[in-house]
Amino acid sequence: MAGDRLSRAFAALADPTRRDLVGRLAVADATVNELAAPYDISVQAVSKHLKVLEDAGLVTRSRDAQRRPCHLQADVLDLMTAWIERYRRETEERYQRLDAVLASLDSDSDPAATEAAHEDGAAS
Amino acid sequence: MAGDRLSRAFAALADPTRRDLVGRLAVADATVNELAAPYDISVQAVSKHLKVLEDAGLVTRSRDAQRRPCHLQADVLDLMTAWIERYRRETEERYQRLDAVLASLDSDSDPAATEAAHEDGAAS
DNA sequence: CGTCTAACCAACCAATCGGTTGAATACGAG
DNA sequence: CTCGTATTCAACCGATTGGTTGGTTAGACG
Repeated sequence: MAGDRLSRAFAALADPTRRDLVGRLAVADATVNELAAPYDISVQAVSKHLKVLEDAGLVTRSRDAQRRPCHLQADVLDLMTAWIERYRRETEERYQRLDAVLASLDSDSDPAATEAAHEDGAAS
Repeated sequence: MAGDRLSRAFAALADPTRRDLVGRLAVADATVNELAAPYDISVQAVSKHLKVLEDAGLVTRSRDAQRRPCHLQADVLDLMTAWIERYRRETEERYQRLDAVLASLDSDSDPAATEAAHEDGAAS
């Protein structure tokens, strides 16, 4: 239980080889040997990478004789963007609030607006 | 030079503590001690986490006397979503292409459409 | 000056990671 | 049954990680 789903997903994509694998699987499903061909690391290493991606829920595997075709699973990607976008949006909103305060301070011909901004800050 | 910008960013967010730090920094800037308070790990450990986030470009630090307030930098988050969304979109498009083929096969009253789909696949 | 606080650097430790090699499993073909 | 192919398992290695503790720098304050 070292990490939750999100931790495993981010950790999985932290490796360039694994990101490349995801990029190629986005185009088409493929077997381990096919995926391993372009890299100059052993097939076992690629198999390990795929296991990491599988444990992260990014990849599923089916059975076709002795082949194990890999298939990209997109929903975890959605989970990741959801997490990231939430906080990106929050910082953005914080910027806009700051801009509003600065604008009201700049043209301090309207002391009521400035005071409202202060109240807003204190309320949080 | 173990990893590029993207690798460092994903690796940084692979840790739950670091994700929590990002979540809190999205709300407001904070100093190391303020950030460390809620966790039951040492301040040094939190400082290390912040250094990881800083190396990943997710956090910048300014100077205020002996304080080092941390500030969330949103552009790397954009870079990550850009990467993720690219491949999520690609898989989605692949699904739609497959659906189109299946639909044309189902009602095979239109052999031209089926053949077009085959040509599309061979063209890649 | 000395002292307190905020933060960092350095050394260390157990655990994990990315890679290797070698052996084992699973399956199709002859 | 035997052979070849595809894949995984197991053990090992060097590097990194997340955490600790102890000492050090930087700056505010008496």
